[in-house]
Amino acid sequence: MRRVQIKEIADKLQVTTRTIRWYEQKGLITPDKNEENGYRSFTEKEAWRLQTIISLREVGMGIPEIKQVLDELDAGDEQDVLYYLELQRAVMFSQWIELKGMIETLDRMIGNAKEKQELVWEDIHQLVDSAKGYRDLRKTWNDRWGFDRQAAQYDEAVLREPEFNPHQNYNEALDLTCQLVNPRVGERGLEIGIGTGNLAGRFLAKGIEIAGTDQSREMLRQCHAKYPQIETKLGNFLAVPYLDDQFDFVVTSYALHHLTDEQKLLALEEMRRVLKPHGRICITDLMFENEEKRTAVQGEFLAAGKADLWEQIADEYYADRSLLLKWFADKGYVAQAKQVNDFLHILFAVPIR
DNA sequence: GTTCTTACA
DNA sequence: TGTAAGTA
Repeated sequence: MRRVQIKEIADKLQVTTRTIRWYEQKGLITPDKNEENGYRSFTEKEAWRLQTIISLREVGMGIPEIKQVLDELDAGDEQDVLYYLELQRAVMFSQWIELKGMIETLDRMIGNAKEKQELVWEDIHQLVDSAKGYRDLRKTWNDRWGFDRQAAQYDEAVLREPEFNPHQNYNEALDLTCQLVNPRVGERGLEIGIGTGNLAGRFLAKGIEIAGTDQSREMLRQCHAKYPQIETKLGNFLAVPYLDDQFDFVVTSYALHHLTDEQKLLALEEMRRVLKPHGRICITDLMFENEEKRTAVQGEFLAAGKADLWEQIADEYYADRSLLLKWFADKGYVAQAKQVNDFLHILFAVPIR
């Protein structure tokens, strides 16, 4: 086979020789070297590998991540490579959202300066502080619960009835959610935290187009196995992997309680972002009417000697329903709330036109 | 003229 | 990753 020197391959691939040596130093490639002069020589195979590296680099993937992908590729795991591409897409989406946030902050700084005819640094510092707060909130979410591991048994687990069953009235609630949204044929919806697709499947059955995101690859796999028609993307509440103004409705079930209260509000902002101007939101989740109710229920559990069960609840972030309703009211939505059982509520919100 | 390594930005 | 130095 024909071998070429570094300059030739660099020209062909439109990169510098420095770049190629750098990739070698990082362990991405291992070209043969001439015994006497140490010159590297490249085959077609290696050219192809380099092209792959350059492509992945082009979409913003870091060197260590590219190394992982190449390892998967060497092992013949095409499927896993697809996962990395989706993961990368989710990462780039987070960055895009961050950039949007920076631009918005800048716009506020500029607006403030114009309004006051001068730079008021106190205001600017305050703006930056709040912007930084939001950014930190987005970054801090991580999956403490291991949904990738749960995915395979999720559907059975939902139906089991332990002493405390957070999934009591599960099917009933999902039916009700679908009913409240009352989608028309031709509308397009999104479920955030789609999991294994139990809610989305109900929309699908009505002939409604619905997309879904989840942070767990395994959940998405389960979902795809059950409903191949549903388009899914890796992503999460704080960086919904879709452009603005895309959906007629956004739904989510049994998911929001994995975010802190502050993050929940950010998530609502994200829902609104991907929603068309008059899009509606439906949230079905474990929550309490308000903080008094939460305290009261805690008291009942402790009095009944069920401290361990309460721990289980406290490990997640059951919402304060009044907080969510307040957000909806502040943002110009008319929201109605239905309580399904002691812990389960459905919130349905439509913007005022 | 090309490549290589090393160091620095 | 670009650039530059000093070699082979």
